Amino acid sequence: MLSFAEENYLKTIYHLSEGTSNPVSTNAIADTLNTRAASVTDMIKKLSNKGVVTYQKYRGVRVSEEGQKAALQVIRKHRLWEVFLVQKLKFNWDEVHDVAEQLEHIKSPLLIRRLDEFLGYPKYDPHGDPIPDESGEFKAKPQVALSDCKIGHDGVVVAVKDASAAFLQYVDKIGAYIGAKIRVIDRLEFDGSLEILIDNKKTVFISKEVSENIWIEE
Amino acid sequence: MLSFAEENYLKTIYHLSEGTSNPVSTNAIADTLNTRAASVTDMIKKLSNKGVVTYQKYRGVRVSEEGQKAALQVIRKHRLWEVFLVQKLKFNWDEVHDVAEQLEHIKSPLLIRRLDEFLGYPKYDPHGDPIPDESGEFKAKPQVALSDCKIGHDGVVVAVKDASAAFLQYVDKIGAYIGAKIRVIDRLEFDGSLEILIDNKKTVFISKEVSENIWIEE
DNA sequence: TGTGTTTTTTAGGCTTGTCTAAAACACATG
DNA sequence: CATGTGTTTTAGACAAGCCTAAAAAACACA
Repeated sequence: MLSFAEENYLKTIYHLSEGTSNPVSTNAIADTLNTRAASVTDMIKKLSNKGVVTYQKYRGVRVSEEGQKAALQVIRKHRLWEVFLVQKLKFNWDEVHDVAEQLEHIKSPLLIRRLDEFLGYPKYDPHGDPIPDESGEFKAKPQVALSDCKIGHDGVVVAVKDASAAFLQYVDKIGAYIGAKIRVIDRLEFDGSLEILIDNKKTVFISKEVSENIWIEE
Repeated sequence: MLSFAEENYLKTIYHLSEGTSNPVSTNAIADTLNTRAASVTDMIKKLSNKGVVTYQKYRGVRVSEEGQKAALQVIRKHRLWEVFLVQKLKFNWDEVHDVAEQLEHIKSPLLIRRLDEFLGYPKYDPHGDPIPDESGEFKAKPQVALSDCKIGHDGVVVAVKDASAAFLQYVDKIGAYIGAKIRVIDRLEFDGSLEILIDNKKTVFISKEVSENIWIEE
């Protein structure tokens, strides 16, 4: 059984591993969790003893098979609670993260099974991220960042990667929420910013950074 | 801001204070929480420094005005979550306690306000206990234990005081759940046990102890 | 009212999760 | 391939929350 803190570290290591085959560095974990490298080293030893990560001194850390399972269950709980908060309790999608961060650590398999059922077995959370099932299986929607689209390309927003309240409020304000139709009108080469048309109604300019965090279906 | 452990101690002290004007003893708290007297003394000092209890060495502890407010908010959360678990997630009432024990510590005023709204502002939890409002106000249903009823007295079950799963399953089995109609048929003087008629259908014998934990409307 | 019993507190220790400062290591670069 | 820079680990400390064992206070009752 993992503690709250252990679950948080494991989840973070899992997320930092996504998309690379490289081990995760101590500093990267410390930055993400706002702790210090020394604390991370301590915790990695504990997680390693419990078999959920593999670790070589000075060489970074990888999530083990078993650790992956555990991490996906935490992520499953987090995303199910986010669906609950938005769909049932009418939270704005920028308000859910901190609360889900707490709720994800509640220990009760029955609770999660019943919550899943109550919500109608959702496949995606309010940010468009896939919800793993009880055995850890999930399928991401095929998707591409606006920053990687050619000019003229269009599609429907399926995911928003930055979960900070400030970013989500901005996305909401320009109307680029999940389900919105977006066409890439133009790209400024010198800073990578984009001009986009939203829902065939209005065009806005977004920075390169923003365009890297809004994903449309492929 | 109180920690999980501090909230648990405070809630326990509050419950042990109900119905008496005497201070609560260290041992009583230790017994309830399955900790040792020494741990209780440590914690009482912390709570006292935070101003939520008043304390004299060797003389027991009382919940302060401010502590009462805090305790009632924890109780409010606990009971709202119980309603959610039973009404929305179809938990049996003997399954809710442990989970609610965890959920009651989630910190988010918005969450509780929205949950309350979502549930339709319930006044009582599944065990018949009143749910305090945001300012700590609540009204218990006028009620009396079966053990204090005269022979021939009848009424509807409004509360069940023992929250252990075993007891609740027993109550369920004999059909004496909340809302059931009960008439006291006879009392055996030598052990205080009762013969009762449930929902005008069947009579059962219950021990004195059981009769002290089933309450009907007055 | 003195004395034995029970309750409570103190003293000291352990684990978890955090920190700072210093030492050890890795790695890029000249 | 030596060295300097940045990263990671170790060493040692601290707070929270728990424990056991022993000392102190309260209480019960002869």
